[in-house]
Amino acid sequence: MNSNIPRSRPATQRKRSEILEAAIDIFGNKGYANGTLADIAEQVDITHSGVLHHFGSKQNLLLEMLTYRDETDVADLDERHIPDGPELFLHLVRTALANSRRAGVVQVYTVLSAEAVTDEHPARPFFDKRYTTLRGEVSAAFRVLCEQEGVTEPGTIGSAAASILAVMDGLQLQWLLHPQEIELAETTEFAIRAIVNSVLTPGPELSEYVRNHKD
Amino acid sequence: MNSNIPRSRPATQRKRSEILEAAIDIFGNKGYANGTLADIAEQVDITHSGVLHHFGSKQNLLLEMLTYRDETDVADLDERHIPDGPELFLHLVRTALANSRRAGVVQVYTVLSAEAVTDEHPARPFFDKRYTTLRGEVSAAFRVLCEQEGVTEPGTIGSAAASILAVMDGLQLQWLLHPQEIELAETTEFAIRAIVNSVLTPGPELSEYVRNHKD
DNA sequence: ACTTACTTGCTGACCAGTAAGTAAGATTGG
DNA sequence: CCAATCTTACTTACTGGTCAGCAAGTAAGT
Repeated sequence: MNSNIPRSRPATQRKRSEILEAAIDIFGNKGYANGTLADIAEQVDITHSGVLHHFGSKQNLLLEMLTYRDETDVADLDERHIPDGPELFLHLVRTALANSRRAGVVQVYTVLSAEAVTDEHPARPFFDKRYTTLRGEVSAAFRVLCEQEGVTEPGTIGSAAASILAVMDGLQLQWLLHPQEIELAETTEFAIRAIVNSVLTPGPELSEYVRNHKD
Repeated sequence: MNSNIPRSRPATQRKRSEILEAAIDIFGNKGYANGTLADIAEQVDITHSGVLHHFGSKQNLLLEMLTYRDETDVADLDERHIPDGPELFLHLVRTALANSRRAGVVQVYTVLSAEAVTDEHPARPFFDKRYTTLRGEVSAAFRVLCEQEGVTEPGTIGSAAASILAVMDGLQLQWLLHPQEIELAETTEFAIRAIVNSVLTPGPELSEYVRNHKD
């Protein structure tokens, strides 16, 4: 998507990647609205105009950076795409573990996904699609799991899928604020396990515990 | 905390509130970095200098706005403070329901809490303290619940408390992006229920389900 | 009641700083 | 050579904040 232009010199691709990495750093540490092209340019020893030469506009740089991150993420993954079925849940826990070693990337997604809900934010379509896709994948994993465990699909699958993505995001936020108090992978595992088990075996309602209070 | 100065005219307090409400709207819709004093001033029909007259600086306006929101929130609450013990969990679900009727407030917290993790953001101490306090309160509720149910306190209470706050935040984000696809209160209830039950009755580990795959 | 003295709430002009983007030229690798 | 890369110099547009000043209100003295 990002290169129909004949990119003659090989050094150019390298420079573009450098700029994109710098953009991850800057947008992660300062946000999109507050991070500047000059900040990014400085990290790769060119001027802000040099950055504009490669990406045309700040907005376009942001968009290319987001897809770049996703692409290199998938490339890193143990060959090909995301596992489905119950292994997806373990994959998500492993992702959390990997994320706890790269605060920068976590911060970009955390900051930008929230910034994206603001008026006509350029990253909004990206996160829109991202969450829709992810919820679909997690829901599919739940359906496979339910069949495997001989459980007729409960109506809670949609909620569970959204909840799993939600805890992951929310824990990342708290972890960024208090890295020493939150153990990202461990807590993520706890939460996903709780939600998965709750789909298969709902357990008592919350109000039950309040009634018990009166015993 | 905000007024040791003799605020002589009563109209002044009203104007300050107006400005704070406008700040909620603007910072919610554009973020702190991107929202301007002029934006806020326009909503209350004064100039940006007028806003500075009342609050001194943009940063101070942000801080006063955050505490203002908390104060009026507590004031709305059915007399006095937050319930403890197992009722807290139901209170959190009711909060989610209330939030689903006021997207503006949800958006301020979502946008600003994420923006706060960036370099030396003025709202960072606020959210720092906020999460620490909330995790403490939820943990306390879990301890009460465990005693009530005759369960020896498991080591998962800390994770569970963080996870509950995390789902709530994460679901709000998804709800802001897709209001018609996410049912905020219902999904929050599902997730909290899952986590609470998991503290009392852990259930199988995630890896169990993968082993079953090979049967 | 009325002057005097002072405060409060605000405006309008302005400033220094900073942002993205543009235009035109220098440089250089292939 | 010549197109791709990048710089220099600039424009345009804002932004938060300062400042002087003013109208309206408050308080006190007389």
